Amino acid sequence: MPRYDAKPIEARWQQYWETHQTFRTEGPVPGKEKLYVLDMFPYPSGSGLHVGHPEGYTATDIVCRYARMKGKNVLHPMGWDAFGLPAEEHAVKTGTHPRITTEQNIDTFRRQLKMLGFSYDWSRELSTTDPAYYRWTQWIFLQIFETWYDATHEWTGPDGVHRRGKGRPIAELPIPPDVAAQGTEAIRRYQDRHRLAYVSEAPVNWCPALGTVLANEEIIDGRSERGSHPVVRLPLKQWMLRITAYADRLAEELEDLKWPESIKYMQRNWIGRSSGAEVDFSVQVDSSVEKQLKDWQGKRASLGFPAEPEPGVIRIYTTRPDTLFGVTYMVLAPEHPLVSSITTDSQRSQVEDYIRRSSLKSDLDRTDLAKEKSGVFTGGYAINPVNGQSVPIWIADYVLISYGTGAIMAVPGHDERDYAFAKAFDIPIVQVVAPVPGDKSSIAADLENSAYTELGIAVNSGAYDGMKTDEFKAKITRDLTESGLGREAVNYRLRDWLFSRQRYWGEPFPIWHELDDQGNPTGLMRTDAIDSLPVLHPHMEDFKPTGTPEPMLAKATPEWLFRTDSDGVKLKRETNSMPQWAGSCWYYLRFCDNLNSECFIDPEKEKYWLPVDLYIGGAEHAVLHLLYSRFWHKVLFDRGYLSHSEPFQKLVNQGMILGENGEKMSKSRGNVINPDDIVREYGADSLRLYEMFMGPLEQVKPWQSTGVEGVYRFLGRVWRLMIDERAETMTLLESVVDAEPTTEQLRVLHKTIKAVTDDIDRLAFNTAISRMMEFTNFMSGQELRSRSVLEQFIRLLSPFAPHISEELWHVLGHEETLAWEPWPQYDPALLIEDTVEVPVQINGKVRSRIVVSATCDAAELQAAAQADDVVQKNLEGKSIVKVVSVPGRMVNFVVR
RNA sequence: GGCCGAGUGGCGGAAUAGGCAGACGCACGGGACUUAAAAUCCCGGGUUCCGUUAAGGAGCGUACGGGUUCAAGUCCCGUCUCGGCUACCA
Repeated sequence: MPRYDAKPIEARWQQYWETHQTFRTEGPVPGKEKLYVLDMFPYPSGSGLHVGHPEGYTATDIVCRYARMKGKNVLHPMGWDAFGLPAEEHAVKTGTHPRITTEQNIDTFRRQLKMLGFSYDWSRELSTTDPAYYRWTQWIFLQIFETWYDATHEWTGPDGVHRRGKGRPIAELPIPPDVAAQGTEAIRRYQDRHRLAYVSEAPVNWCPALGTVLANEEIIDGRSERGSHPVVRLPLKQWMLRITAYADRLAEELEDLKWPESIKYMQRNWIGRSSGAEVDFSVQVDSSVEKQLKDWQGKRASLGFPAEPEPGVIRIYTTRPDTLFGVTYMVLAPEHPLVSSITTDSQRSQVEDYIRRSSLKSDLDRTDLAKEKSGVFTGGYAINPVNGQSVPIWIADYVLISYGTGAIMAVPGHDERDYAFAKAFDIPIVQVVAPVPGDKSSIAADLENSAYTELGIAVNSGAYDGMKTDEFKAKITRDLTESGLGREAVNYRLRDWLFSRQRYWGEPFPIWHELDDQGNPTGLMRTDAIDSLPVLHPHMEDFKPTGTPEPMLAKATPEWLFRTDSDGVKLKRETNSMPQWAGSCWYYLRFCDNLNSECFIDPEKEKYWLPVDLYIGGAEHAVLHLLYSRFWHKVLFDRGYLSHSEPFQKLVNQGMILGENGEKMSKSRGNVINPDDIVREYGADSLRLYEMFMGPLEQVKPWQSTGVEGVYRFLGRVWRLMIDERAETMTLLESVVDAEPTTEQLRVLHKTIKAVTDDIDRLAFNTAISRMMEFTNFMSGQELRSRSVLEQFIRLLSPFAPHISEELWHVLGHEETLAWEPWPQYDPALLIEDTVEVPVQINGKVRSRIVVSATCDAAELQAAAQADDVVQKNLEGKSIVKVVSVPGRMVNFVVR
């Protein structure tokens, strides 16, 4: 078989790696530098691998094989993110248990990945659906449950960084005396309100088609991210994780990570920190506005700003307290608790009607109405605390109950949304900010046509007139704080993470609810004992959704659902399950120590392997997986289980591979490329090489079938560089000799070593392959090929095309794998050429080229250029104004 | 609407520090080998014009219009197009 035939070669070497355990990684090796390179592990879908998977996987595999040859201790694992809806939907259709489907799919994925020759340490393989794995997912949940966030705690972590704010054990939560006085039950409820995992009853996104509630992050344009089904809002008791407690740290600690700026930017936006002030407005009770305001102000001056506003007071949040004098109305979210008490009898029916309509609206409807503002006047008025003006109170669904305080002061002169609303309902517009006089860059205020949202100086603002926006903000915030009417405040766009789902195929919660004598939940909870984990799924035959927000697990047998604790208290199991994100939040930790049954990760292994040095995956996980993981990581860090505060040092997003027609690959477009077909026809090495040769890793690029043939031909040329195709058996060509290489051969080799090494370091695999093609083209033209030169080249090729490289290495006379051979070093002295060709320009245009010694200086170069015939002809009759001579680069004569 | 990224031959792309634009590959054309084909090997190529169809030469070329510079795909200003993200967060 002397012709290059990928199939038997690839099968043979995959077998060799497996039987020799070539890529098995040993734990911490003191003194040996580690490299942890991670792929975003796949969801093993029924349709198998698509060509997008091997893109990132090949890139990491090249980095790993290269790093091993450079002597690093490399951790390169693979596993399965295998909980999730498709397996359960399949169970609904066919009755097959999701575990069976999942295992079949994993087998397919594993077979396909092994077929591509990736150097994973398969002994570290894990699946999120394995009870030995999700035992620890449940354990981590309990750690989060047993943690509260102390925002004022100052401390220095094991990383030596001083921080303010820490997740601490719930037992350390200070209990206020009045709560303590009410006894243990009150204390337990108080603690429950402060845990990082808590139950809340709030409007949530219920997706009837998927039979589950969804997190905000899983909703796009009012529809489910998966399947694009409609979503409605329902008030339901749900588990929430207090990610907002970590909002500041999640935003700030992005800074030093080597991530794409766009991803950092998206995370910061998602967190959406804004700072401003909370201000209280008293609702007007009768016509004696002045007296009411004075009394209330007097009370506030002595008592200060209360934690919760007293009845009849509306608390608002604003980023522009400097526009307080421009308030002409206020808006409450339709769900705001004060709405019904403020509404006058004459407005009540209209208000109630509006509330009903907006509660039925899905988020999609609300978005559609973005262009046209809707709202209803409540009939009530509030008193502006800074100028005593009476302002009407409206309700409108452009104010969200879930952000800030659910109420705003409306300043139509200086806020676009308020402006649109005021125009629609004929509400007065007052200007309180003017452009800075004499500042040419500032835009003129034109309140006839639009709101003026720029910064400027204050007008119509009483004693504050003439102040710059920034000073004004600081000053009035101070003044409001002193008079007990307001305070500085920070808000986040980020909401707490809705953590429960109603599906079967997810991790059960290790939580029990206490029941009273009638069998009703008391609201108090107990946890499963750590040593009793994991909580396994109940056996079920019927996977049809309940059709209601009642979770699937509620259909389990009573044996699973109920028990009586040792103190006689009856308990019912939590029947929600965890979202798919749970398992993927910490899998990178488990890879370091996947068989440990004592703890989720051995601290020594964590210290050695973490953080992940290189993490490659799709950009679609910019704000979901990557934010959730960082959050869990920080909680575990605060609780002392981890020694690094960030999980992923360097992140790279591979670009999507499009179909041959330049469109996104999809079954419906009929442009899907199946990796199995490519491997069958050309082999895994060609697929790997082509995916890397297509273009820069991070770029979106279309598939070209003929391109695969191109790299396949290249491998054929490499093969023929040393193998005699006409021989019956594997025989080296006679031109492969043990002789000394020529200086030119040496120079080309060492240039190639340098280029390929540098290119791998910056993940520029496409140009690395180009350089190896150039080497091959050159060597093909050489009659005698030095064995040592070829051997060094094969090492360069091996991370990209490992199978053919092993085979050629073997034919060159080596018994062992080349996976551990040292990476070639280049000799800078050999890179230097004796002569160089240098272009000569006249007035910036290339007129000639001269060949000079590589070491000649600027003056010698100029002299050589001037001696050139063509140059002389061009210089004839002209006067030289200037000469630019850059040694080794070019000469330019500026003439007139 | 806002923010980010990108526009280079017929196609994918290269040019790391402002210094020969188009490396490498695909597709295409020509040739060699062959009875023939496949495979392989060699050669060619941005574009317009001048030159007898040749050798050779001149001009124009990195989305478009300006600018800086001896020199711009690369830096600056403006415009257009495409892609991604985001969209009532007060």
